[in-house]
Amino acid sequence: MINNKNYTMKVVTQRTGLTQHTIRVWEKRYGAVNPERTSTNRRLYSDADVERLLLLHRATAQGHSIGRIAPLSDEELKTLIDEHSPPPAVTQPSSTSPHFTGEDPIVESSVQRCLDAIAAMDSNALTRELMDAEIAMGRNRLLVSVIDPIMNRVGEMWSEGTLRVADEHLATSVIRTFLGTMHSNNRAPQGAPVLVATTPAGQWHEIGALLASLTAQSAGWNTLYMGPNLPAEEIAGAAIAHSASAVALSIIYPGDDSLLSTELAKIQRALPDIPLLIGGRAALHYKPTIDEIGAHYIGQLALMPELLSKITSSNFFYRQKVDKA
Amino acid sequence: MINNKNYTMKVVTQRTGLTQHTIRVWEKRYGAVNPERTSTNRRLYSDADVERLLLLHRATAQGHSIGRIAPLSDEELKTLIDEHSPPPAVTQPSSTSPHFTGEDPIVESSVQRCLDAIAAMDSNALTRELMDAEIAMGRNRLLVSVIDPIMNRVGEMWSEGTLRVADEHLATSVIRTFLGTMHSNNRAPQGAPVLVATTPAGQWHEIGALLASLTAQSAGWNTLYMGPNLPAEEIAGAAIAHSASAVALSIIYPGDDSLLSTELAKIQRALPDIPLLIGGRAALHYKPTIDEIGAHYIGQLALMPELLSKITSSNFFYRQKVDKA
DNA sequence: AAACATGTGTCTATGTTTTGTCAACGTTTT
DNA sequence: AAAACGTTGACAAAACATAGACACATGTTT
Repeated sequence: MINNKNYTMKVVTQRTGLTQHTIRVWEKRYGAVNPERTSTNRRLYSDADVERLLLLHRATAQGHSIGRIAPLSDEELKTLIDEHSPPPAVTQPSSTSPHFTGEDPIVESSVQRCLDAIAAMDSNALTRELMDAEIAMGRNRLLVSVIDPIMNRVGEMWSEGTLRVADEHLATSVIRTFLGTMHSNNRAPQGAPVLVATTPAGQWHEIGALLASLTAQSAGWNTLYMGPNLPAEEIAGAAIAHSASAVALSIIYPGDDSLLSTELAKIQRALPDIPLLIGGRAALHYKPTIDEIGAHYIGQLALMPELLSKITSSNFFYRQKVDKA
Repeated sequence: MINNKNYTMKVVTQRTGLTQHTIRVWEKRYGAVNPERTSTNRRLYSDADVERLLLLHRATAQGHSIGRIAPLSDEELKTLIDEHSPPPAVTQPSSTSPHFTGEDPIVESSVQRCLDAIAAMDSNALTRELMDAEIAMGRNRLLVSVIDPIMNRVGEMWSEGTLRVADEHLATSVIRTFLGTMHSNNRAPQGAPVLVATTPAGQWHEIGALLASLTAQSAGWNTLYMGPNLPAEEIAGAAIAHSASAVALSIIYPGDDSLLSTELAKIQRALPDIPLLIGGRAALHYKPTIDEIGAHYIGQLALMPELLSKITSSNFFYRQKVDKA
């Protein structure tokens, strides 16, 4: 921890999710942090400063007033945050472009720490890491650049045999909970287009469908996540009952091909006018079927927002706020 | 280390479920609490204040009038709440008086509202209802008297055909998320006995295992929830790796009998010294196997704490704090 | 039955404090 | 020159406080 790197203002805003203004005013009014200065008066934040600002951000997001908690020590802040039982408040949507994936060191290290936590089977650490990441980089990037890659990596390691099955299960469970919590903060703008997200019969892995649902949510959609393993009739029924503008399905297991293909066809037949989005690790196996029934194949999560906005603009159901998000 | 934390109004409303207005009026009219004030007249609540307001909320939710109970001490409030509803029924359960646990009107109405939310496919309402119930009646009763019955009822209605499959899925998903969130606040006393909770291969329904894990947690155990559908070797491996004192399995589907029976036997063989607790709607189908391998059958969740305490007292692994909880 | 009293949660009106954001303007970095 | 950073002062929205009124359900008295 002797790493006393010095971060500039910009980096700190990215990592904490706070604005420049807020950071400065917290310093001025409450002495929240005391960054070094360069000879030309620029602020230089240490790792400890960044850590502290993150803690403060999380605590304020939980309802504590900055004036009261600013004098507390880091330790006190941590216990304060841990006591909080309701789900974490949603941070602002990340303003940065969603396509800027991969090379970001913050993302890299976050992914790595998550994988470490998984290998250590430390579910608390994994949860904490995810919460940190949410605040540090915002919801969209968390989904696209952290959780999606982690799940892929875990899948790979599982098939390589690098990871125990038990580890994979633990990780899946923790992430499932985390995504579910994010999902339940569904502040639905009424009149928004509706997406039904689920997994067809025989497919039990929920993460992909949850990711799709959350992605749609932050694109301004109103979503209905139905859990995994839903028969075709039920999917169609739910879509009709809620007058969905699209249905998203995740396929992870390349299981009994014929069965799943018929399920997909059945869904399409019951919902001839509703776009069907199909993604997930094993979706490629069914590409012929997908093309045949005229569904949309989603190769990676990052491509989904674009497709969603196409749907909303072609169908004139809804035409506001989508750009804002 | 005296806890001298100060909570602002907003935080207190979040933690107690009361509105600002109610809290103030209780203070003014009945002197329910006496918070400190800042120099600028803002209220500052201590942990004790929050605790007290929670007790008052629970008691009023049970029908007691605030004017009468406001002067009582915290201890008196606790006994008041407890006598209204003997927590986990430690006595003979179902056969004798099946209606004595069920007739609590608060519980009844809470369960009913949840079922209504499920029927309306309103996942937000369901989440809200569960959070309210947690505040109103506390964790244990929420698990035993609300969630467990709801899942049973949903199961019944599903097999009756009263409930659509989609409804059942939605409800399961929301409850899964809710339980997962409760679970992740795992403040583990180090040195506590460890329970591994999961579901054997082929069994995909998680709720039962989560309930078991949470029940063990509030009995002072340290738990490891592994997600569903775990092969016998993995269960055994995890139990050994974390030196578990017990393993809990939930069985919902009366699926392929022979397969599950061999899985159970395999687990027992790999863990000859570790008690195996088996519950869930379909566990009864496997009673012969359970008896044969010397596992413990858990007919209903309320019976689990007793069994857990037997385990901790016979194995001398651990002998503290269990009584406290 | 009607009128009254009481207990309780909620709401409105109005004033104060807290807090995030912004504009204006100068300096440093790119 | 454009972008990023700094300071200061001002502002608007949110949060909080008080006081009083109201709605609605009790139970009691006329």
